[in-house]
Parts: sequence; structure tokens; C-alpha cells
Amino acid sequence: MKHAYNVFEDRCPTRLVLDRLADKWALLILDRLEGEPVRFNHLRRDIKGISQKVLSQTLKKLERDGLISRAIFPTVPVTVEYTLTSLGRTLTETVSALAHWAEHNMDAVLAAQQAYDARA
Amino acid sequence: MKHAYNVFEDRCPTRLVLDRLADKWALLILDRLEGEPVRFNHLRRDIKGISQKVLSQTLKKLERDGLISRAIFPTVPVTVEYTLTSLGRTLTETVSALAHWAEHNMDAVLAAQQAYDARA
DNA sequence: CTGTATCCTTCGAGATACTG
DNA sequence: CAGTATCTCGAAGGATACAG
Repeated sequence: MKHAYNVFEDRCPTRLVLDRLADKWALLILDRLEGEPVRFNHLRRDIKGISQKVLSQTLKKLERDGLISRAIFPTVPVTVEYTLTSLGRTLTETVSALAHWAEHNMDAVLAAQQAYDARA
Repeated sequence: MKHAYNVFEDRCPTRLVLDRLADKWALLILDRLEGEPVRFNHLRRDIKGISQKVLSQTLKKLERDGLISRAIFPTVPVTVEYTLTSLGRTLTETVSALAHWAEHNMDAVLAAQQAYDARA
């Protein structure tokens, strides 16, 4: 067999990886990072609604997973840029596909919800 | 403009839709449902580690969003089949791409984590 | 078989304030 | 600018029992 694990198995490494990806903020960060490095506060401003704490935590997790890298520039005050790694770049296509699906099918989902709620 | 909203805006419908997708169990269910209808307990058995309660809740949300449909067969005891809707089927390619990414890049992520932890 | 109801715990997120 | 440190709070999830 090609793979020892699959996503349907409990407590397998694959599931742990999918868990990390199944995170709203992580997806938004990866999507935003596509194409260009972005600074901390720039991300904070662009990704509306994320708190400083959660942004910091999520960036740390993504860096630990090898999906993004953190570059520190000794300016005053200090500048920090986050960039997709080559591993992270292999994900962007899928991630932005998900984001685009959400944008394009929002209306259909909303309509389905209203129909569902009307029945109940 | 083509879209009034994008995923980076707070409290926009697109974000709400992405929120729903950014759910580990929802992704696993959608992935499992690709290709064939599946019964409740069958899903429960296949998606290892999910509780009855969470499975039920997640299925209800996915049905409300118009991504899956629920068919009741008046057998004794009753049989319930869950199937992807046509809207849901437009998502499967992306969802399974995510799952496959996790399976294929698990090793790289694990290695990155170990390298990160070794540095710290 | 396919769920719902309840209890209980814990984990995560928001708010706020502070630091290098 | 780029974070860390607390604190509090609510919601999500597991376990268990029960129901149609």
C-alpha cells in the first residue's frame, strides 16, 4: 500500500495534519500569504476580526508545521515578515479553492439555510 | 464588481460559509460521502473517534447548508441515508484535495515540527 | 437503527494590559 | 511594531442514558 494511514483513522498523523488545516484562521492566513510576504500587523488589519493573541498563536503553529517562515528585520522598531514556505506553497491552490468556493456558493448556502429553517 | 464580499471581511456571509467548512468532522464527512450514500451508524464506524452527538450535529448543519440530503427509509428499524447534494458534490474535489494533501505531506509536517521543537 | 437529552469538563477565544 | 501575560467566560465536546 502507498500510505500507512488515512484521514478516517483516529489518532493517526494524517488526522492531526487535517485538524490543523481545519481551522478558519489558519486557512485565512495561508490564503492571505499567497503571493507575498506580509507583516504581523498587516495581517492583523487584513484578516478582520482576528485578535492579536489568536493571530500570534496561529502563526506559531503554522511555522511549527513548516508551512510558513518568519523573518525578522532589525529595523527600529523591529519588522517581522511571514512568508509561505515551499511546503506551504503546495497548499495554496487547495486553500484558495476552498475560499473561492465559499465566495461563489455563499448565495446557494444561504438559500438552503432559509429553506431549511422555513420547513422547521 | 463580481462579489460584494470576500473571505477577509468580518461577519460577511462568505466567512460564515468558510467557518462551516473549516471543521474537521465536516470535512471528513463530506470526504466519506463522496461517491455513495452512507447510513448514520456506518459513518459513525468509518469516521473513527466521532461521537454520536457530534456526528448528528454536524450532519444537521451540513443538511441545513444544502450540502447533504437525508433520506429516511421506513424499514424496521428505520434506515437513514446521507447523500451529497449537487451543491455538495461541487465541493468534493476541493475537500478530497485537502485530505490527500494531509496524507501525502504528513511526513514533511512531522519533520518540520520535530525540527522546530529541537530548536526551541 | 437513528437519534435526543443531560451532565460535566475542558479548551479556546476575547478583552485588557503590559514589554522588548 | 510585534508580540506576551493574565483573566474570565462561554461554547464545544465526551460520556452516559434514554427514546421512537
